[in-house]
Amino acid sequence: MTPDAPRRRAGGTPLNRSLARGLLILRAFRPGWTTVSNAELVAQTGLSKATVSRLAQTLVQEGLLQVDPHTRAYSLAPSVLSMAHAMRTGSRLLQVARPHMQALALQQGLNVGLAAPDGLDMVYLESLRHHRRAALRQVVSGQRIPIALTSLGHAHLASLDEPAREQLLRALRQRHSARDWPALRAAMDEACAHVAAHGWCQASWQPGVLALATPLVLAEGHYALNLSLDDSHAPDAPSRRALARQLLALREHVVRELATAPG
Amino acid sequence: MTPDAPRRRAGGTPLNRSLARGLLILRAFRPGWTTVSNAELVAQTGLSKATVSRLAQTLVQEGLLQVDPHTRAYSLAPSVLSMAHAMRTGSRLLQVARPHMQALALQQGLNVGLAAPDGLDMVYLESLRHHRRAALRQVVSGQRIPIALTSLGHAHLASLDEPAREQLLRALRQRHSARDWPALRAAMDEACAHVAAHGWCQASWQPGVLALATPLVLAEGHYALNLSLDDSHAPDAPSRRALARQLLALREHVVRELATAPG
DNA sequence: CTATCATGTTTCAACTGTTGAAACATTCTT
DNA sequence: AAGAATGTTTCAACAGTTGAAACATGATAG
Repeated sequence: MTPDAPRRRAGGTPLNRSLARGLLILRAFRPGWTTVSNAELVAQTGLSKATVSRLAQTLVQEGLLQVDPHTRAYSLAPSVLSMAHAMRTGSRLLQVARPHMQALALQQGLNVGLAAPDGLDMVYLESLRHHRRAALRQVVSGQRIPIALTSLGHAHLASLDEPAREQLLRALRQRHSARDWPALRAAMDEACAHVAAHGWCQASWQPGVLALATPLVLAEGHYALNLSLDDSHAPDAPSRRALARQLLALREHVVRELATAPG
Repeated sequence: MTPDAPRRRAGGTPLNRSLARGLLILRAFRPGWTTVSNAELVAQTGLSKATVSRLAQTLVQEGLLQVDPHTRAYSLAPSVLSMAHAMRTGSRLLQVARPHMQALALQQGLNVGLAAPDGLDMVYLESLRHHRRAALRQVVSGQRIPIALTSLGHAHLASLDEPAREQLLRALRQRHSARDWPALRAAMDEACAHVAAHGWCQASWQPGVLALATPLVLAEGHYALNLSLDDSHAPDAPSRRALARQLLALREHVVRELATAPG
């Protein structure tokens, strides 16, 4: 709505504009782009040419971006991997949840995932596959999937209170085509109702793959757990309910263990 | 040396102070720390209490940090995983190098790694292990290892020109204890000479593990490739030279493939 | 090979955002 | 309940940051 979006200071909360803008530039690097030029950064961020140039240079100096002196194209530097490693290593939730997820994945022969919201997407913290070989090939940690389309996203929506959910829905609305929106909205509403009633929801984003998800709300933030499998393995409602019980049990184990040893 | 370190503007290069400080805060989150308090951030960054508080709040608003409202402790948010994923996905070097590294690891039954410098450490971009099972358990991508102690670090040192190397050595010197320094310095000098003469060097950081490394210098930055194995497998000089040949061949393959399809 | 265009960097002055000290809340101790 | 410790907010002064325009630099075309 506002033509010059950058400066927003909702509720009197302090916000450092320069820092926010620098991060805006960092976030312009998305999967699919190998390198990004200054002009492309300008287009994506809406900042002025000069500002982008200076902030990007700062990011290079600080080791978060690389620049090919010949092409003058920027790319994310290895340093960001280091941060992600620190996050993974330091996350108590991951430490606690991983073994339980692992056990369920192997025991039941399905995929178990943990994700958190980031903008209009969910970001996988971890996804443990039952295929031993396929698991390691692709690292899914950090992968983004759309909130509007996935069970993880729907579960997250259901975990928000009314105003927050409305706000997120508005944002999602103008992301997706108006044509698809009614169906998407209906699916999300149904999922929220289902979570309210039973604690979990289901969706089938990728054809042939059934996914169940449940919200996991902690003090430090919102998360969601999911469980996915070839939908030929759970064709009827009763078997799906059985899977859902496993998922809810998983969540309980994680929540309980987090509570017992909070340090 | 300088008492108030934050503002440095070497060579007239523009630098955004606020952004640099925000990143300083981000970098204060290192493996081993699960959560960090405002006071700890102050201690580590040397910034004022008020500044840290404001910048950290900005980082929370932008989704890079989380804060537990009860503990008031900050932690890295899942969003950083997303950045790392984008980096891994977008890195042309990784795309090109990974299959070659993979092949060598499996064929020769050893570990093959790719790393880049970041401060006084090398950061692993990828490390492919020949143990199929062990590989997947721990994700090494993003792990930091000290430049002064490892073959990867030594190889990187050797790839720098005189002034840059001297500068890095000075920084390393005041990181490590004065007692160890002479031995470290000797090892590094020897490694640099060995790289100059033969293109590779060796070190044995972890006892019982022999590692060979070679620098890999590209337009966008410096890297190093390594190869490690139980040192009982290559006890004598000739077999080590044979391994080194494999390592140098790997580098050549990568460099060549990068050159052929630069887009 | 020069002229034109496109892209990125630097200059400059105006200005606004940012900064640290100190006062204020808030929570945990004793 | 008083005190200590930690984090947030206020405030005015300052300095860093900003966009427009001029300046490099390299690509493209003629």
